[in-house]
Amino acid sequence: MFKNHDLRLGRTFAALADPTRRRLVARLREHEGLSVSELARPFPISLPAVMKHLDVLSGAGLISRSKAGRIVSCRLTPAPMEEAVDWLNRYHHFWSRQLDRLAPVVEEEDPGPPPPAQPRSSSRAGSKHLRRKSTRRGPPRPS
Amino acid sequence: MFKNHDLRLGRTFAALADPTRRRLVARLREHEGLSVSELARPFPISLPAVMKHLDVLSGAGLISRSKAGRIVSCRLTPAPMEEAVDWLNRYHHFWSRQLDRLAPVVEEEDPGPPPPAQPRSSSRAGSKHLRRKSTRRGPPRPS
DNA sequence: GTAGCACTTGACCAAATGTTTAAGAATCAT
DNA sequence: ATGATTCTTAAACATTTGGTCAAGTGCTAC
Repeated sequence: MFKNHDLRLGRTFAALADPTRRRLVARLREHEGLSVSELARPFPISLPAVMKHLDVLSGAGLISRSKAGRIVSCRLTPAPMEEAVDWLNRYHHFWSRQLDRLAPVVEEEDPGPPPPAQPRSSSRAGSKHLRRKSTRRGPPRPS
Repeated sequence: MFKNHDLRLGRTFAALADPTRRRLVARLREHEGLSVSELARPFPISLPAVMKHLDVLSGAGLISRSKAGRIVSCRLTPAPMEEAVDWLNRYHHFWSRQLDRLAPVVEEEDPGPPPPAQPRSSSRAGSKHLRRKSTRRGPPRPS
């Protein structure tokens, strides 16, 4: 039953699709075991809103909550992220190849509607073959 | 302006949150340059529905469409996935460590305020999860 | 030109999402 | 007990999302 896996994957991506939730996760990475209200403090939204985000995150298996007295501490359970990375890595060879294709030639194009500015952003420092495993440069910025 | 990066990241995760869209991407991996209707054929939904999914995917920069005559071929542009993997890999050391913590001992039921947890211990490389990009450069204390 | 094929757009709809406010537990301190 | 603190639940609401059907736009072929 790999349908189940697909469901989990969907919930993981959906959970990480929201910026607030990503910031919650990032915050939880730096301060393990933070309580709900401490977690919520930097955010400009109400506590119930944060609560729902936490529900989504724990629904996706990305965090676990444990109650001690009246405070509830949260911690990361990043196993689902690993599955997400596994899924994404099936395309790894694909983006390597694409970079290969684009790198050597600056590509002058034919007359036609120029495709509107593909953001073509990060990561193409290298030229030919990908030194995949080294260095994402720049300080990791928890988004 | 890392706000922009965050936006792209959100769109990428959101795009991949839907099972139909994931299947579209997977299909596009195996058959590069498939036309819209060929892409849509295996799906039980209408063509306009598939169209909207393709809009979301290209809005996230995950595919590009190029029209030739009346048929439109799609191909992957998986660069955004790379950024997603980069984001997720910030948690990589985290899930390794979690395995470390769970392996030797079951949890404790300590009813006090758990001290801010400085264990920062061994990262056992026996874990199968170190597949790539094992270079975690120094302890990132970003912002 | 006329007909058909490939794709797109538009109007609409139901369900899910992200938020709020207000009110309800539980638990700790006095 | 009283009351504050911490978290949760409930109801309501606006927006977005995933889908439909119907009609429109271009290209290809006869």
